[in-house]
Amino acid sequence: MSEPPVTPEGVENTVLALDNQLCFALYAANRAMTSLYRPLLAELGLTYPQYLVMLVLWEAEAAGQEVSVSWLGQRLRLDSGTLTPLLKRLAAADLVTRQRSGADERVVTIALTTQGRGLKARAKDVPVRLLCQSGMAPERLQALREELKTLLSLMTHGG
Amino acid sequence: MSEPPVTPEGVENTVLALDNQLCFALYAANRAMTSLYRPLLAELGLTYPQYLVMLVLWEAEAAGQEVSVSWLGQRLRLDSGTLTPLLKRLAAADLVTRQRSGADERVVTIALTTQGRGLKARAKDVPVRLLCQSGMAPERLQALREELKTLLSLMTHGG
DNA sequence: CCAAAATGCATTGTGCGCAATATAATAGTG
DNA sequence: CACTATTATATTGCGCACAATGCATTTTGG
Repeated sequence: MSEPPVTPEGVENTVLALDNQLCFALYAANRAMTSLYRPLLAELGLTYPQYLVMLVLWEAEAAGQEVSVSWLGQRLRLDSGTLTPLLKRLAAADLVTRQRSGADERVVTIALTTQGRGLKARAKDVPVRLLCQSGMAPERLQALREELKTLLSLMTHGG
Repeated sequence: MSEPPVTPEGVENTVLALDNQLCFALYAANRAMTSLYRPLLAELGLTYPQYLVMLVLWEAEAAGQEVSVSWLGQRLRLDSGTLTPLLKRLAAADLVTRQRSGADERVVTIALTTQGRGLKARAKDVPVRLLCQSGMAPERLQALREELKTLLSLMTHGG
């Protein structure tokens, strides 16, 4: 009835080992990625989530898509509790405008200012600069991205 | 010299497209993963970062490793600004103790309480339950985890 | 032994994320 | 038209993350 010397809690210890957790790999990699972006985005006066919002706005404007808070939320999977103050800060920085829709007074329409539109040109080399820093082969990064997107859709829309 | 009609900003628009960003795939997948864990960890009275801390503590105790705040920080890549209040909450929940080291008065030693140790048994099925929910093949999840770990080490230790 | 540098942790402030709740506007029902 | 339900956003509160700063305690170099 004596316990094995190296694994006092039994063989199943590996199940809870930190290095075996996909969740921790995801958590740590995401924060490391954010840290790499931070200095580049600081040059643009943006935080990382603010940058993601700007990506959506640039893309939507190019597509002629009108953007509401809820539409942004669906795209980024964020709710109003996150987006409302973030958008207020972007508006304070004169990058976007927030305006109640005329058709539906509940809807707040987000639009780029001239300055917000202009930031796109300066942002264009950010992804490239960053992926170079990562030092992983582009096709491998792309494969990883697709695996993550698959995992995401499995986790969100029924697993 | 006229611009193509569909992409007013030029062909390079795809560089900034949200769906092409590894960083967003990482960001979204991490939050989705956290959301899956949340209800399971709520049964244990833990948040997600608290759960990661407990994983480290369970692992360290099994290995006879004494744990300081800085050691925890190295393992999880978190600093004292995050860990100090988190550990205070774990101590308030009677899962850990925080005690100044005798040998070096600067060091705070973190130890499991009986209750904190006991939580390990209840946590044991959490990773399995979760990976089942993800609905992805185990070997594929494992490969993804290893890719993320590779990316992490490239991003942190010189890319 | 003493001054300076380094170390370990705590504190403060800002900005997310997210749950819960509130508020206002619209849509649907009889 | 009143009444209810739904929708869209805002607000509040809590818990991270992280930069910056502060402070006490070693450690180091002379």
